Amino acid sequence: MRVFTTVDQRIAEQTIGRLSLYRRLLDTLMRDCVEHVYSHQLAEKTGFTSAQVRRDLMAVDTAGNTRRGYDVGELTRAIDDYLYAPSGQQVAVVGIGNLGRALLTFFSGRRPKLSVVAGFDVDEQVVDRVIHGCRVYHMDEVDRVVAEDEITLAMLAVPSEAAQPAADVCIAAGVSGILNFAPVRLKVPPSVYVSHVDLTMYLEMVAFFARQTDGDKGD
Amino acid sequence: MRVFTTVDQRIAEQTIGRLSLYRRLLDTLMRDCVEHVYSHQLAEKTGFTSAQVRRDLMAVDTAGNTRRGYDVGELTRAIDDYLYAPSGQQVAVVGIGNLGRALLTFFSGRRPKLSVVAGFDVDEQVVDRVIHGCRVYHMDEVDRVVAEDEITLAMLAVPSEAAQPAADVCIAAGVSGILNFAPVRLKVPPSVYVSHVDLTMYLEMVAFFARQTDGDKGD
DNA sequence: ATTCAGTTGTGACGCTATTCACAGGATAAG
DNA sequence: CTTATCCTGTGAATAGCGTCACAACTGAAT
Repeated sequence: MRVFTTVDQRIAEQTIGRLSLYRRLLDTLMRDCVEHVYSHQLAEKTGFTSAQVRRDLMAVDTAGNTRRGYDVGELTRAIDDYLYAPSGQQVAVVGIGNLGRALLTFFSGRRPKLSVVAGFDVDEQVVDRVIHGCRVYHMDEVDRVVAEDEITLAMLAVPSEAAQPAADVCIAAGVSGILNFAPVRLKVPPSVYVSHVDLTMYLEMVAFFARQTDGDKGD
Repeated sequence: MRVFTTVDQRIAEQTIGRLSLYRRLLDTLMRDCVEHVYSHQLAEKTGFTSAQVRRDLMAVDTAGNTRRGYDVGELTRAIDDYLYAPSGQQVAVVGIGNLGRALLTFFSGRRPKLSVVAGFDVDEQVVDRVIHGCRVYHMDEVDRVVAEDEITLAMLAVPSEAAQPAADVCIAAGVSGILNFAPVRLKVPPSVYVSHVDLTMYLEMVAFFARQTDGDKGD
């Protein structure tokens, strides 16, 4: 039905986020051997509206059938093509404390196009160990390993005060995307994309809104 | 300067998030013994605009001085009053794997008004141990411990398939806010506020936008 | 072949969040 | 006291995102 996909003008971050969610859902549909899916079904399972789903899917090169909805296999391919680099992207975890380990565990083999291939730390106790199938290197080796393994993304799970220096080292080595878990705002050049996962902020938001829906005690 | 703070009409989630960030910033200003701060300074340090900062602060009961800006101590108090329950809120971490441990470590003593007071798991290896000053109980005890310790918030760091049952147990015990780290959408009654921290989604977003700012190779 | 039910793709619209821009106000200097 | 400066608080304008609603379409049933 779609004729041609034109140059994607400024896609909204929200749309990319939702596409990622649809993509995950499609995996479970595939596993259940579902062949077609309607926008309202995706909507129901994700909590968005069907119009929202269709609007989001306009960004990817797909064509729903007006009678059967979307072909699960084809939609999967379309989102993959849109969302992922053809050859995949390599990721490093910087800071192998509890959080770093959790990230290694969590992402191990989760998305084939995004593989966590290295960990970095300064603590001699973890350097050179293999954690969850992932070799941990000393921070001194960021430059070499990032180049050799063609790492383009880094997840920062280091203490606040170490975050900016760690980011600088990663960027100098060629990393162009950072997922920062440290509670500080990073200064980076405009060619680097940073997303900040602020756990304290999330918890405080939940605390606030939980009180609102609650018995509304106090203020 | 402000005359009176009226009943807060539907505050935006974004505003609460930013207030939390301002609040954290104020801590560092206090430590550095800074007495006053302008909206444009807060803006600079957080990456928002000064108008945004002032607009956000309209929600809290404060009054900036047109010449000296905001009094750091007073602004801190005002945000605290607005954001936190007077008596604080207690938090539990459900699922004491790597991520759960990371959360225990991370939040230990970070915010006085939000104290993580219990962990829950089903694994006998961790049950009854004390991790980072926090006692870990068996999931069977959620009901009792939540009631006794007046826990109102839960952070779910369990595997996907365990997330919904765990949420149900917590809600039945009286929890009204959930921060969910499992990659599934939780079904909860409207009286419960859920926020979803989707690590896969965040990483995929960074991967996508890093490629955009990058050499723009492929599509 | 025709009708019918139910879906997609999308222009138009509406709502909400953010930014603009300025009146009003505080302080310091003269 | 007066002026100059530079801030806050906020109404109005703007922008960005999501929703509505409907024409176009598909396939099944008759």
